[in-house]
Amino acid sequence: MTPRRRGADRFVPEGERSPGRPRVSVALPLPVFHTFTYEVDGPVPPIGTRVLAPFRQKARIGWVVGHGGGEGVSNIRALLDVLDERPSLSPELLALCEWMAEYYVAPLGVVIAATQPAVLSDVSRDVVTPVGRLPDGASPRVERLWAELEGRSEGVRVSTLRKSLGMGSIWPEIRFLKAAGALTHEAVAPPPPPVLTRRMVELVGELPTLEAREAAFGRAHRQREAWETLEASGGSAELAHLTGQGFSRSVITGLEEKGLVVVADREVMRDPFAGEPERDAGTPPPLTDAQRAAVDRMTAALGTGTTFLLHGITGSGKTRVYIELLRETIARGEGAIVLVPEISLTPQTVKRFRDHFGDRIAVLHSALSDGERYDAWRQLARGEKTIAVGARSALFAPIERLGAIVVDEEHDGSYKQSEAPRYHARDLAVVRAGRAGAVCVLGSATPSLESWSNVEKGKFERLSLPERVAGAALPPVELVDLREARRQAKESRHRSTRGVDSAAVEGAEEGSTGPGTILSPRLVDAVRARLEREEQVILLLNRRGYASFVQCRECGDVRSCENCSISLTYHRGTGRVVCHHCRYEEAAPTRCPQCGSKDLDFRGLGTEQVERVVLSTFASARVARMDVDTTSGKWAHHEILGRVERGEVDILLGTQMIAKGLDFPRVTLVGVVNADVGIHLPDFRASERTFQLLAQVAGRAGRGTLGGEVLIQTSLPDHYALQAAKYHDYEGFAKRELEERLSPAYAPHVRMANVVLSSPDADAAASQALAATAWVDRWLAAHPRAGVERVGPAPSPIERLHGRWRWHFLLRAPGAGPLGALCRAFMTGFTPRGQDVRVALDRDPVALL
DNA sequence: AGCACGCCGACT
DNA sequence: GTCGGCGTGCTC
Repeated sequence: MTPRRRGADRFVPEGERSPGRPRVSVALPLPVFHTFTYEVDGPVPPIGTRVLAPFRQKARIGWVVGHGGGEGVSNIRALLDVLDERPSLSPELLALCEWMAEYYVAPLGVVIAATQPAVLSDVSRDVVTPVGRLPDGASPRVERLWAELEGRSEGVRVSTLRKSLGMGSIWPEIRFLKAAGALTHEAVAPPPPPVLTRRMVELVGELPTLEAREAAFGRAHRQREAWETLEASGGSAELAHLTGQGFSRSVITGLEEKGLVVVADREVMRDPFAGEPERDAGTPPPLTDAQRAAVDRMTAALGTGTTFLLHGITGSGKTRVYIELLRETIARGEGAIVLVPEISLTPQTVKRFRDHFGDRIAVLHSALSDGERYDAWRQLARGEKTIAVGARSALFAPIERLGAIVVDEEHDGSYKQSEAPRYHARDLAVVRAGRAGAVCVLGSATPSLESWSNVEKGKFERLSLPERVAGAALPPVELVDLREARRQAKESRHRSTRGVDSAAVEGAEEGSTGPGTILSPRLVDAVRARLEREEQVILLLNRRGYASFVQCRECGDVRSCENCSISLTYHRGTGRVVCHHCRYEEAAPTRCPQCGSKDLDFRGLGTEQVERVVLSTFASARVARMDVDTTSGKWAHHEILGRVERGEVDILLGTQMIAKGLDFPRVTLVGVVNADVGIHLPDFRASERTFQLLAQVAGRAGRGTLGGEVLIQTSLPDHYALQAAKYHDYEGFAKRELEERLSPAYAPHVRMANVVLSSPDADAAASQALAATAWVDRWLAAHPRAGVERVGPAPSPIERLHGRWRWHFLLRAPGAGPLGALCRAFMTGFTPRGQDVRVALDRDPVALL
């Protein structure tokens, strides 16, 4: 099939075809699955170079990804500018981007832009300036535009005009006014990256002897003093600093004219961590045998591209292993990347690495300004820093000689990017390391099942740290049966209200939840005991999640789909329960299908309700809250954690974010208010996530010499995820969960892709989901051997998000190849119809919500 | 993405 | 009749 192009047969004068001019193919950050060809005046920029390309009205930044090309394209334009002296994208990173573009089915330009500092990809801004008067024959739209423009002496951004007028595209009107001479239009190129410079005065000539100084300065004693000040401050000083000390500009100019100093703008690197005191790490404790063995094995594998799964229980000293590996990597003159989940990228973590590697570390934090981030990037690219520490996107750090990549807490869901390109940084770390011959270390106390099964398949090598350092033991975990607690509370309420903790009863009375079910007497007593002993408590308060399910209060059973083994979601409006994978539905039950009880919970507890009960039960305790809402500031949780560390907090109350990485020796009790919340989300990873969360939060207890204890409240004490958490049994959990995912088949046994269609219009989303699956079915009919299976379409578990209705369907296949082929064919071949319908494809999804 | 062109209903 | 809404296709 030959695509018909508008203008393909347009007449082009022979002289303008300039067949000899070299061409480059440029990837632009647009949602378009092909590159664009441009001609070049002057030297051909090498691959990886950032260029400014004319695109419609605008100038856009893109990257040269090939030479030549453009056959069959009639209107090839010339590049406006070459922006890099040397390519900003190395062949290694470009190849990685190309791999990503193909695997995750995303446009190459979008992929590249996502891997580069934001300041490097930008577009031109159009500015118009009124110069004449309103011409005759102006339409009402032109008049409205002119009313906004008239009388302004300076230019206005077209985008600003468009926003304030709210009348759609105004380009026809602008062109009309421009043709009539009423305004001028100018495209302002994207600003250059924000390099911060300071005006420095630097010594150049030498005046080694007193005689030489006399000869140079004579009676110019201010010049002499300025010169001596410079000499005393190491040969250079900021001009502003000198003038601030009373040396006038003419004194400096005098020195300049004598050739003794030069005044020049020097780049300054912004480093928000520069102020943090850097302390000597001192002599670290000796490595444990397991740590030693892991380090030895990894360093022996440097240069081989091996991937290790470092399975170390909480508190077993994984970070120490990373540090020893990095030390060895640096000793070999190679660089390294350390990925941590965004949430762990606190100053605590950063400090740990800075204490060991000082200025060799560049921290890439989301809280950095664009300029700070760009500076860190440049220092890595120049080799001034050799270790990049950061979240997800730090994987793309421009390190030339890469020796090692560490992915800490490799199971963490935040390594998956939720916008295009929807890459998984852990999986990409393995790819990048493999291609660069670098060692890749995936560390976790609760590895993802993907990584665990990759060990069993022989793709990764496992290293274990089975014990905590310094002989500390994992804390005992007790499951508190909420069904039992409820029964007891009911009985004692019959006898007397005073028998039970009054606040817990009070909080429970207003709901349909029954007394004692928010905070069991067991948990309340345990917290009280800690408060009396002046020890600290962490209480994990799970969010309700997005979907509501139907749970039996007697036996804890939750109705789930026969086909998909995920929880059915309760819809209040229709009174039905629905599977959000395959769209199976039935009437909401009136009694429990397991035990026959009529005591069913359709509502669950709100977070606020739970929180209120906690606060009123321990009214005299000093409580700190930590969740996304209370920690919005740049270093907000740094401040809260500082208070906990100084012992100014008795109870740290928070959501998921307090489960990871915290290390407070005085925390002797960790309480989980309700472990069931996450386990019934309509997602195949619900059990895995629950187990991980419980194991991680349990690891916060008993890290000091005081010992510790973990209490988990649940209505499902027999669930394997909870049993495994109780016995700290990761392997048992992994074995069972891998069996659960055999039938119906889920990752890691099969490769998966989730396709979401969304629209502001509910019907459009639904009908286009059906159209999309019809397209997929036609492809499957034409490729019967692909072995791809389709599940759905169905409304997404989160049916509406950011004002858009969402439907999804799932594709699964035994191998990545055929699935990838279908995904690419679908994304390039299927065109959604209807009102603002968007298609998003998510390969290797981390959640199907 | 974001613009232009085309087809439709609404209104000076 | 014209104006402007929205759906569809294209951008080197």
